[in-house]
Amino acid sequence: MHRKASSEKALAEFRCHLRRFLHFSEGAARKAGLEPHQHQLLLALRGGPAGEHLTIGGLAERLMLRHNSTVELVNRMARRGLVRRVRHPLDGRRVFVYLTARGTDVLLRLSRHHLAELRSAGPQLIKALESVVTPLASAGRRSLRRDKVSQKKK
Amino acid sequence: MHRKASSEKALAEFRCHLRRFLHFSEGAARKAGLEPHQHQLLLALRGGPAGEHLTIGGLAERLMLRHNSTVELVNRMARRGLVRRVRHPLDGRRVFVYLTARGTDVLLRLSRHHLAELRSAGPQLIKALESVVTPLASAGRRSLRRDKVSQKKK
DNA sequence: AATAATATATCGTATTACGATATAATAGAA
DNA sequence: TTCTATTATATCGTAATACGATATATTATT
Repeated sequence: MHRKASSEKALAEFRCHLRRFLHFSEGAARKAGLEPHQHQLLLALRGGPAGEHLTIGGLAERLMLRHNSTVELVNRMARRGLVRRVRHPLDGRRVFVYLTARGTDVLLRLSRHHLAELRSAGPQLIKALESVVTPLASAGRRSLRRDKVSQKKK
Repeated sequence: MHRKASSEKALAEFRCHLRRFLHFSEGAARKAGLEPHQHQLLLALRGGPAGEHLTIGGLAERLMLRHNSTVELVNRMARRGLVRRVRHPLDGRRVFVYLTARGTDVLLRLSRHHLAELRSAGPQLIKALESVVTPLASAGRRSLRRDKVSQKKK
């Protein structure tokens, strides 16, 4: 069995913190009546530069989703009055998605919770991530890097 | 419509980076033949203190999953030879979950990719998170905090 | 011994992102 | 223009999975 490299622990720790945060975030979204991706979509809509108009495709790109998934996501959200579709006046293929007042309200409430959570849990997350990114190269510790000789030496 | 607070942008930016990383991670896991949660489980198993024995319940807690979901996850993973179940010798209710050699190998390969990715994309993520946690309190900027007077002033 | 508590397992379900495909609209070529 | 290609959005069926409710097995408590 391989021995543990310190970077493995750092990675595991980081993901553990990350899972906790994401779990919090999903729970918060659900409590607000949203599914997690809906929250992300609201955030993407409001987070961009002011006056930015986002289409379905643009949203898909930001959310790392397929176009069709985004269409369905927007369907559900429009049904709930969180966003509204507006056809592009010049290019009839495109559809802009805009926040409604209700969507904005829900998002702001969620953002407040997230800010509070991150201000409290964020520092740990940062530390954990720093440990991954900037490994304290204490000599003698095993590394995960392949190009070192350290591979398979049961 | 509410005006945008700078903290909203910071939050959105952070989540955007986060989504990118998670998307990378899920893709990497899938390429390795794992579903994302399987990857997390492997990580949890190997990331803890050496000699730590994790049960189904313990794993559920770390992964922020329900017990039954974890049971099913372990089922799938045991079927694929990534982990193995070992009944607790004293308390017959508990079941330990251990990494197999194969599980370890897959995880190590994944971890290498993740380390590389994080070393490259991590700093941005850290920066974004810092902007959320430590808002540069430039005067005049709107805040999301409730207790300020800034609420609803169309 | 009887009951409660704990830990794992099973089963049905609801949800959702995706692939494949279809429709609509614009751009480009003949 | 007219025909074709490209782009953008939408639809439909499916597979996957986490969950709730419930069951089973084992240990603790009385």
